[in-house]
Amino acid sequence: MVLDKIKRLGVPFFQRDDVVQISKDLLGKVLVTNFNNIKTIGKIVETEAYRGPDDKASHAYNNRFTERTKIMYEKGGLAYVYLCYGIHHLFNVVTSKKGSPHAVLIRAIEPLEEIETMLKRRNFDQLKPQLTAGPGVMSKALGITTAHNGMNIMNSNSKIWVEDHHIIIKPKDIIESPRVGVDYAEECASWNWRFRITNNKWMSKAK
DNA sequence: CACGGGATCGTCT
DNA sequence: GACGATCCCGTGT
Repeated sequence: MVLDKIKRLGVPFFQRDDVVQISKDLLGKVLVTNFNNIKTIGKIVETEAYRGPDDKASHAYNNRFTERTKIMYEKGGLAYVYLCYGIHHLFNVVTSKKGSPHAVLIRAIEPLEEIETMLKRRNFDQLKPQLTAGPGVMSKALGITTAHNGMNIMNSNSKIWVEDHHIIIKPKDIIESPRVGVDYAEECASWNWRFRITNNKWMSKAK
């Protein structure tokens, strides 16, 4: 049966220690939300890695532990959703083992299914890359908000999950560049931890 | 197309 | 009290 080939990502994927590798591996995977029985689906085309304690761009730099960041210290496979600039809901997946505050920011998807629903959520009347290119607008198109912070996206009954459709992205087809909006992060600002699929028009433009 | 500023509020100091 | 892992719209070219 064809459906058997579509696998929801779980512990073996998210609880590895190398968040940079996980960020790259998420390219080509398929992000799904299912709210009100409507499944909006998109292929991940852009991610960023945030490596907790030693990464000045991470909310968990130097093991900073607050009400907001505590979820990053949980086991890999949980959602970390926070509000940015008072407006935008940014969706991350916590990775590694409990106690290791690593996370991947999902920055853009290529819309695949229920595009009408995504257009409606964004008040767009026609399909263009701006619909889902950028972490804030992607979340809006998928209906993700801070209400979903802490959700276990590996559970078979969760409303957010990631599937493996066996789309292979070769290393040479991955653009590695500095992360967006982290100029304050000193030497970490130059780390090439933003990952995009070469020649994909659905990734975000910013910088 | 590039740039500049305003929106808007939770989080941390 | 300041600012941010952003976005949108207006202006000018």
